Amino acid sequence: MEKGWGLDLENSDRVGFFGGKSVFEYSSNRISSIFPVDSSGRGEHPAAHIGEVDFFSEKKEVVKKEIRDLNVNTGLQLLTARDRSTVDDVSSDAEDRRSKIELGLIQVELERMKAENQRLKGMVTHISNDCTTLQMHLHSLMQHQQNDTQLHQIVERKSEEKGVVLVPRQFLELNKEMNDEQSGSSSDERTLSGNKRVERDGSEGSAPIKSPKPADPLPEATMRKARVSVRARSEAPMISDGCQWRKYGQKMAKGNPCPRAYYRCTMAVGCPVRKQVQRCAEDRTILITTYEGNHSHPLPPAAMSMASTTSAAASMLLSGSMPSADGGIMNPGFLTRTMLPCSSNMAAISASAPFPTITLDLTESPSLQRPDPHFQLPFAPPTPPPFHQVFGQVIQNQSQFSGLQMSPDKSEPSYADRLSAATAAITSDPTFTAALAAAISSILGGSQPNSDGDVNNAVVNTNDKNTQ
DNA sequence: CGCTTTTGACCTGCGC
DNA sequence: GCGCAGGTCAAAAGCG
Repeated sequence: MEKGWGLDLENSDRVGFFGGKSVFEYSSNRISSIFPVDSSGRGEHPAAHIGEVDFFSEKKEVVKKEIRDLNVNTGLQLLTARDRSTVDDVSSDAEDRRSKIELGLIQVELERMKAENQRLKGMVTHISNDCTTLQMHLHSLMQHQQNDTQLHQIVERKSEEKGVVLVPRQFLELNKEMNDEQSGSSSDERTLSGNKRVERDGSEGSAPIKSPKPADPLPEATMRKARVSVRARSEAPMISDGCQWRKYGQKMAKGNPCPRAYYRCTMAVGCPVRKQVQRCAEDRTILITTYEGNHSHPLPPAAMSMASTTSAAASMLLSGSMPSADGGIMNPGFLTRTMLPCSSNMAAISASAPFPTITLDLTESPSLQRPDPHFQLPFAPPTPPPFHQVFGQVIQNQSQFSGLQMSPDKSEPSYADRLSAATAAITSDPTFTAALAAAISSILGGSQPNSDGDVNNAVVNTNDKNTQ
């Protein structure tokens, strides 16, 4: 697939992304028809499918006949001059009447178009809802699959290495985290310091994560959480990522005059996701946001991309870095070059940081532009783009290359990783959202406020419901 | 009144 | 052991 996991609405639908549901076929700026695609790929008229009747067609014929009657010409020229003036009046009246009728006709047409617009809007909403449901289902499946696959891999590797453990503790923790989230256990106390606190309190079971059993061969130093750090230019105090956050602390960090703020996700009680927000010391227009953890609750569409991509990035980071005591199989440089060949300075993986952290530098917008010539990111400084769009694109690039270029004999990304990355790509793919936005714009007859034709902005306005 | 933000205190890990 | 820095808590203050 040349565009990676990108979905092209015109083509991809035929391979069954929507199954047997209705899809849009659009050309240039207008939707020419909406045909439900059956299993053979052929369509039928929507009216036949939906049972809709065109109530205006008969009325239109009547009006047209009326207009034809008005134009009867005997050709006899039997009028006097006076009569002619009268006839002129009559003709003028007829003209007025005809205009009125034409006006009525236009109004009727307008009403018909409005009704059709309503119907199409309903269909778009329906499809959009289906898409959202699909995304959430996929995300859920992905997490299940990831758990199974990672556990399986860990067991496999352990047996293969015959005691030489190469699986980083991060893997286990990530896995445990996911399991905990799915089992619905309270996860508020599972973050780094939370673990410490749990250990201190001794209130969560007999085996806190931080306390290795005596026989545990895993190195303590690797038991850390992955973090995804994002650098983006923004005047706003926080970047928009679709989630709701509550500030729980603020600290002055060493070497930076700007305070660091600590937020936790408040979309669900006990959601373990936290983030730190801090301005860059060198350039205070740059906002550095660091995410940690996975959401333990359903997410709105706007946040799905971010959550999926964060999870994918963390997962890829943990599975790809595979740190070992003697330097690891893949060094950060390799990862960076491999995963993000489009911009060597856009992402960096920190091995020396207290936590394995992948940093995405989104401050250089040109590097974010897709190779695809007709794609362009919709934002212009200083207003930052919605985070999930940009981040999704970045991770999409990562997923493509991590899937294609990692050599099979060296830390091949697991199926779970690829699935996770694919999910991220699908949920964040601007091609799909752009096509959807184009369809909506077409249906609404270009009445969107987005007059410059930038469909991505329409998506932004539609999806970006961040409440911050 | 309930929720959010602020802010000082506290805890832990780490380096010396 | 001590000091420092990062991270979190929780009471107080602010706000709608």
